[in-house]
Amino acid sequence: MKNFEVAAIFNEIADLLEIKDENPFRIRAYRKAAQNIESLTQDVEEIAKKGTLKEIPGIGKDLAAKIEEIVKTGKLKFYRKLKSQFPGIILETMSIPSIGPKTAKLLYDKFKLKSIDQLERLARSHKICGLPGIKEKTEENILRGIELFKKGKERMPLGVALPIATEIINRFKSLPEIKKINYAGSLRRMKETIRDIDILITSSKPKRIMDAFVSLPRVKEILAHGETKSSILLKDGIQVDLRIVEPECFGAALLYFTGSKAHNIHLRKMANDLGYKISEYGIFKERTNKRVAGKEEVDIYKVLKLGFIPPELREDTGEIEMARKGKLPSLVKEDDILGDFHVHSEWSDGAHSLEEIREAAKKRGYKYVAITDHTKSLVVAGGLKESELKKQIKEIRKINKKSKGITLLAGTEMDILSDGRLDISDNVLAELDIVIAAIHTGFKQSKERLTKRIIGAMRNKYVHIIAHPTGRLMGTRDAYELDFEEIFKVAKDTNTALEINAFPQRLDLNDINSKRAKETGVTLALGTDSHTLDQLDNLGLGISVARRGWLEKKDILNTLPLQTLLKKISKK
DNA sequence: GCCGTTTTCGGCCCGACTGTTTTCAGTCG
Repeated sequence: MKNFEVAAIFNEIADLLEIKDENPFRIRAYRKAAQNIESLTQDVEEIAKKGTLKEIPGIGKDLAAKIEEIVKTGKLKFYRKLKSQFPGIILETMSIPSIGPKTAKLLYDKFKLKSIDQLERLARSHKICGLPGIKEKTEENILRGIELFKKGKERMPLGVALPIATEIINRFKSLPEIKKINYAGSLRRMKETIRDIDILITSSKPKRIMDAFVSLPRVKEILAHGETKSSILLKDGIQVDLRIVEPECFGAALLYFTGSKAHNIHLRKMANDLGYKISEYGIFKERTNKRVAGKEEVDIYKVLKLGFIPPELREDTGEIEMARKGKLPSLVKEDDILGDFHVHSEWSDGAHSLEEIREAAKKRGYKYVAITDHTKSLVVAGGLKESELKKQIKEIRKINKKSKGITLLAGTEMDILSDGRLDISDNVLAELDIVIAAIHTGFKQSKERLTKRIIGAMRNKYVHIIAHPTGRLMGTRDAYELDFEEIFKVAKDTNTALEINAFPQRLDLNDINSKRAKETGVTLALGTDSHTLDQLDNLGLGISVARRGWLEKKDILNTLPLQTLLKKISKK
C-alpha cells in the first residue's frame, strides 16, 4: 500500500464524515493526516514496520492503528463500514463545484441519484428548485458546476501554465497604472501541476486594468468581471483569476493566495499563540486589531520570528519549524547552474547540430553542455552504434579545440536493455566524458526486475547518471514502481547521480523523491532532455523541482565548475 | 482525532461570497 493510497482513504473518510455532519475538527484531523502522509519522504509501510507512525505529525494512537491495519491487511474495517452507509454517487456529487456535503446528501436523499447526468436532467427541468434552501439561483449554479465538472478537473502541467502566466504578466507589467504584479497559487509554489492561474496586482486604476484583463486576446469566456476580482477562461481551457489589492495589503494577499492552505493554517495558528491574527489584509495585534505588517511577505514572517520561506517550500512539511530554528536550506538558484547534462543532437533524434547546441548553451551562460544521444537499441530514435559514437566523440573534441568559453562534453544516453545489459561496451564508454543510462523499454516489468536493471547500470563504473529514473510521462504513462530505498543506497555507494529530468511531461525524479534522495546522501543532476534548442529553457522547471525537493547548490552536480566536475565523475 | 515548556481536557485559522434568509448556513480558497 503506497502513501498516496493511504492518503486517499483518509481523504475519503473525511468526505464521508462531512456528509455525516461529524465534528469538523475530527474531519480536519483526517485531512491533515492524509496530507502529511502524502508528503512523506519515506514509504508509510516502512514506517509502520519500524513502529514509528506516531512520529508523523497529525498521527496519534487511533490513526496509527488504522494505518497499521491498512498496511497489514490492505483494508480498513472502519472505512468499509462508513462507506457502506453512503453510495458512491454522493462523493461524486460532492466533487461538483458549488455542491458540498450538505447539498450532496440532500440531493441524494430526495432523488436517490444514480448519476451526474440524472442530476443534470433534474436541474434542467427545474426539479431541484424548491428543495429546502434552494431556489433558481442555486439551481443555475449547480448546472454551471456540472459543466465545470465535465470539462475536467484535470490539472495542467507546470510547463504549460508557466509560459501563459508569464506572458500575461509581461503584457501588464509595462503599464504605468500597475505598481506591483505577481502570480500566486500553486504556480508560484511551482507545483508540478496547476489548476488555475492566480495573478495579484496593485494599481491606481483598477477599472482600466480589469477591462484590459477581460479583453485579452485569448479569452474564450468571461466568468466574472468585478472591481477587485475578475476571472477569465482562456481558449485552451485555463482559468485565470486577477485580483487587485491595496498596496499595504499586497504582501499579506500574496502570502494568502500563494498558500499552501496547510502552510497558511500553520502560520495563523502560530500567530494566535503570539497574540496576532493573520488574514489576507495583514497581520494584526489581536487585542487592538492594529495592523503590524502586510505590505511585504517577509515582514509578516518577521513578526512571527521566522525567516522568509521560499514559496516552493510552503507545504507545511517542516519548513516552518526549520525557519523557526533558522535552519532553512539555501535553495539552489538558476545562477548556480553551470551546464546541462542531457541534450540530443541531430546525430540521433535531436533537431540541431553540435555547433548550434554549443552556441545556444553558451548564450545561456553555461560553461559546459553534454551531448547525450541515444544508443543503437533505440532504433526509433536513430540511436548510435559504437562506431558512430566514436566518430561523434572525435567531432566533439575537434569543436572544443577550436572554440573557447564553453565545453561540449562527449556523452550518451545509453539504453539499459530489457534484460539488464547495457547497450554500449565498456571500452567505448571509457572514452566518453559523461555517461547517462536510462530505461526506454520493458516498463511493464516487475518492481524487482526494474530495480535490478537500474542497480545493474549504477554498478557499472562508467555510468554517472541515471536519467528519468521512474519513466513517467504526465498524462500518458505512470511512473513504474521501484524499490527506492535500494536505489538510493546503491546510488550513494556507487557515487551515481540521479537525474531530475526537466522535460515538462517528465519532471522525473519528482519533488518528493528528490528530497528523499538528498536525505539519503544521493547527488542529483539536472538535464533538459532537449531535442530542440528552445527546450534548453526547460531547465528552470528542473530547478523548481529541485527547490521543492529542498535541494541546495551542493546537492547538484551541475553546479560544479568543469574541472571539479570531471575530477569527481572520473573517480567513480 | 490530535495535541500540550501555560493544558491529559478543551481547544483546534480566517474571511469572502452567495443565496437564502430576517440572522445565517453552505461553500470556497
